Amino acid sequence: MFSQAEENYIKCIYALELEVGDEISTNLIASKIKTRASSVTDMLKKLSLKGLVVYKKYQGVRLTEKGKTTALRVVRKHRLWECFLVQKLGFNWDEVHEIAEQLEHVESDDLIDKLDAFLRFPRLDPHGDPIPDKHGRMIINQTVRVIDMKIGSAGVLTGVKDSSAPFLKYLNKKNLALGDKIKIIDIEPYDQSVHIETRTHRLVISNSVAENLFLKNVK
Amino acid sequence: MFSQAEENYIKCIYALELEVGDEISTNLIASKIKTRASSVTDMLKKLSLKGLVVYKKYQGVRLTEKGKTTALRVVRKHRLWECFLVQKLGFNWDEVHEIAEQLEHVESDDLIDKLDAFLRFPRLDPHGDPIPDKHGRMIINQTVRVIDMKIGSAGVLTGVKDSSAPFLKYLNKKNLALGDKIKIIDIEPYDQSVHIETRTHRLVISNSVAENLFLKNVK
DNA sequence: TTTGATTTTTAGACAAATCTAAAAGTTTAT
DNA sequence: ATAAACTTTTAGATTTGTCTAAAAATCAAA
Repeated sequence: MFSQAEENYIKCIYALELEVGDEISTNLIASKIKTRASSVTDMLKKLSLKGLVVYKKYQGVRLTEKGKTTALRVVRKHRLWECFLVQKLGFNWDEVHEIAEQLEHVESDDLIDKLDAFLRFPRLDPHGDPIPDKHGRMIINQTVRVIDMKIGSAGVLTGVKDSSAPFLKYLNKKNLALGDKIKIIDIEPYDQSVHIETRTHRLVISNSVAENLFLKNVK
Repeated sequence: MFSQAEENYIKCIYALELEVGDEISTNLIASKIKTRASSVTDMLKKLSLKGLVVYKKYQGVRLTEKGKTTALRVVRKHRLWECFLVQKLGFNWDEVHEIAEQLEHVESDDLIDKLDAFLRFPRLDPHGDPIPDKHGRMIINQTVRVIDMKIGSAGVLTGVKDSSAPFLKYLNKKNLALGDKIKIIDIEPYDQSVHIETRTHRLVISNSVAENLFLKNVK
């Protein structure tokens, strides 16, 4: 149906729309996909012709409904494969991204629905991101970033914004994992670093780390 | 390491070497891969430069050791994925080829070794073909074609030469599956069709079908 | 053994996806 | 409001893998 390159652009635009909201600029896509702005322009024209995006010269792009559906299908495949890799094959959560990037382009609706069933229809992937179902529906993440929490409040670590291997390895090293209960002890006024406490230990995380951690409130 | 196109050519040459033995001609590859002879020539030059084949103009090709190793890696991936699709996801053996053709190009040694372990190191794929291990070693199939059996002898159906969906669907319809014990009742002198008997029923199969079925002798 | 048929290779073109360099458009700052 | 800085697009080139058409090599058969 669509080439791998096309799927990667669609997925990228989808992620950027969630992140920054409005119309997405050529340069933003270029930097995310690690390519040149001119290559992006070429591709946007093609995607526009195929009805996946609305593109106006110098104005940026936006996904059409068709584009969104396509993006959700790729995201669904990516996240289901990540579940498979972690739950069934025993990979760590910081090792699966690259492989899922390849697996997500395998074309077969039957395959993906059977994989979904095999995994018992998971709702979240190993990084806490929601998995779209057959119809593109997924649960809304009722989470708060650590930097938005009040001192003294607590929550369960349910997701990360940055799923890059280095960040996940950092969390492993600091003994932080999804599902851990975390209490906000203090926020350093000088650099906004955050003192947190888990069931087993206390530690200080920098503001940039705190920005990447999502907690679900516990009563 | 190698492109999908390159891997497909290498796999194709490997299969043809097993089938016809000596040097493989341009046209043979072209017909198997459904492309033009000129495209094959172009690719053979490239594979030769990369040291995967020995190619002499107008003389055909042959895999080098490096080529064989590469072919075995792709074959290993293909057959392991077929096992996964049938054993874990519940596909029928006639539905898995196309999907495995895509999955076999996913690049990750770690992935394939973990998949191997997850499947408990299978030796044969769902069509009875041997799966190369990590080091490229596989069991030799001690099997005989049905057309080479004597009248009155019996064996267990362990493999098929033709794994195309139509042939496998034919076997399903006739209630023949790998593992079935089959006795050769008679061979029709006129058209070499074969009368066979299974535990549950008797039937007649044409010579071309008998040519595609491998039996392992039972004592 | 020469002619005719077939196979294989070459030459040149094309589509996809990328790049560099330059032109065009937009934004910012004085 | 206009120059400088930046972003985006265009134009043209490159790589990979394919194609067609024609040329070259090999094979086959009288």
